[in-house]
Amino acid sequence: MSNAEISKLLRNVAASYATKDEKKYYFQIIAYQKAAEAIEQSTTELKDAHKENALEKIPGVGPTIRKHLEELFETGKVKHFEEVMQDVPKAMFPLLDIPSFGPKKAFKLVTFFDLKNPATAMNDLEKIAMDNKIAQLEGFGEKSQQDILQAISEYRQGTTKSARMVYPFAHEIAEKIIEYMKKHKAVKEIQPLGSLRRKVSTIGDVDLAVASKEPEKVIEHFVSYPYKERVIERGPATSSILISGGKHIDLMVQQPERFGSLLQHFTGSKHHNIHLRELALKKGLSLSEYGIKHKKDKDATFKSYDTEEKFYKALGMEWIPPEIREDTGEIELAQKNAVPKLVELSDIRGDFHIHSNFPLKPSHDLGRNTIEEMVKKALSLGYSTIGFSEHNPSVSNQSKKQIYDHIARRNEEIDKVQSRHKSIRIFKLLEIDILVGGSLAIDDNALSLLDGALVSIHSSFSMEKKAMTKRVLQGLSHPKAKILSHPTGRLINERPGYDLEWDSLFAFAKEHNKALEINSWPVRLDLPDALVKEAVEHGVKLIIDTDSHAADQMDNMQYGVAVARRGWATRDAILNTMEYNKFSNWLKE
DNA sequence: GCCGTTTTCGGCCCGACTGTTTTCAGTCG
Repeated sequence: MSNAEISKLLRNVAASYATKDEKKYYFQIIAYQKAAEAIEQSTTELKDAHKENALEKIPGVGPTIRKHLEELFETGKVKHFEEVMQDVPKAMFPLLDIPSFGPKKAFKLVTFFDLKNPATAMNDLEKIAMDNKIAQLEGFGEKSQQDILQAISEYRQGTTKSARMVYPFAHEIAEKIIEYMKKHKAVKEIQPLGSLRRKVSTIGDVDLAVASKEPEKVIEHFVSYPYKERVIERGPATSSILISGGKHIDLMVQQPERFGSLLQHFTGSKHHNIHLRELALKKGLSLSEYGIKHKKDKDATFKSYDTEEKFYKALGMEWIPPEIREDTGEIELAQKNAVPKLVELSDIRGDFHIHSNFPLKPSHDLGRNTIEEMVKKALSLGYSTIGFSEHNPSVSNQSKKQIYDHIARRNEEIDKVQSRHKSIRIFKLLEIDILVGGSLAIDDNALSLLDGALVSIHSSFSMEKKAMTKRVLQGLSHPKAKILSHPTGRLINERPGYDLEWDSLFAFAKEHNKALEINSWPVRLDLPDALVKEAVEHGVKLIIDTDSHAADQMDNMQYGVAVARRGWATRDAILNTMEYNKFSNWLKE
């Protein structure tokens, strides 16, 4: 059973409790929901955690749920769950996937209309709504009947899912609007909110916050944005516009003196804020977007905060970078003033995944710019090192000699460019395919021409987990292979990536001094942040590269740095913060 | 059912929004 399936099962248990006696089971419901969420977000497969007796490491899984899960893995079912769900109509469960459907609504509809078949429940309900029968039901009306039809239709189109953009794309949209908004003098400060500010890899809507004493002028300026399609909503302090591509931009304006609390609240994450409120409650305080007030004092006014630093300080902790506000331990550290200093873009000294247009007949795509053009771009970014890592020459229709000569000629070109640019040190690398059997695509003779190699999977993605792990480890075991490039192989919104036994890979990388890449390519962002965090915890070295195929793409480094920060990486964990000598020594280790 | 810098017992996040309601229930972020 997959994590997603287990998570859904626990949600169904929670929903079943909710239909019975919500008051009585209130805290069980919350507990099951929490466990379901934690399992959904877990990077380790639960069945593996079960084998390793590590189920209780998952937050929200205590002794009782752990026992239930063990029963699930051993017998395929859980007696207690079956009892809880026994007299709950099965047809309500699929309806819970529809946005705006909770247990109460689903139960009421399924019971009243006596829907029996889970497989057809959604279609059945749609027909009932179209027959105008729902509006008659107590607690429902004409409008809610229409809303149900719309929710079902939108769910089918999967709009909520496919509408998520990759972070770099959302970031670019936001930057343009922020630049435009800053032109108005009523805008004192403007910041992204929500997942955009936390730099999550995929973003739904672009949310922005403005500090201003003149909200109406700010809103007026916002709705006049030249690239808008239409204005969706325009209130005194909030507004929403649609831009081309169907993307929503939401803006909220707040007085400067309470901007800090607003920013904090709408940056989230939800779990981070819940944890903060729980802590505050123990001190008799209540938190919201308006600030902090005393719980007991009903008439107490909110104390507002102009900066987040002051808000966090009032709660007895240091400021926390938005990227790690996910309630994965950051609050506990902030209380001890021990939040790690995360790597920054300005720490980066070089980029080592660069494709030039040098014609070495590669197995995959060539870059668009010359070696020298890429070097000049690196210099403009203030880098002191750069590594060229075109794809290996194609092996299917070229002899070993031809392959060797291609690489040798590329190296000569690098030497020429190096002689013209003394302030940067250039490494001779390649990105080499790991073949199905685990061997590298080119032979040792050709590899001897290189300072080191990035290795990666570009074929046969659907291998079984164990075999894929063996393949990758074998590829990495060659002395020249130092970096595993885009380690999961995922393309966001396109394909999930292959399966690997991550603990084995982390242990191998740590022992043999290999690095995992954080690839900054917008649809890759690979390693993903959650795995970066695990790698960092295992003491594995990482390297942030852009995989640039053109000079301007080297600006994508910021996106890889964002992923690294979300994975709690400090400067020490990132190899390309090193100066030339140290990096050169690491390559030879 | 979970969990621990006021707790191994006694707590458990906050507010907005929507639609159906004359004071609230359900859902969401």
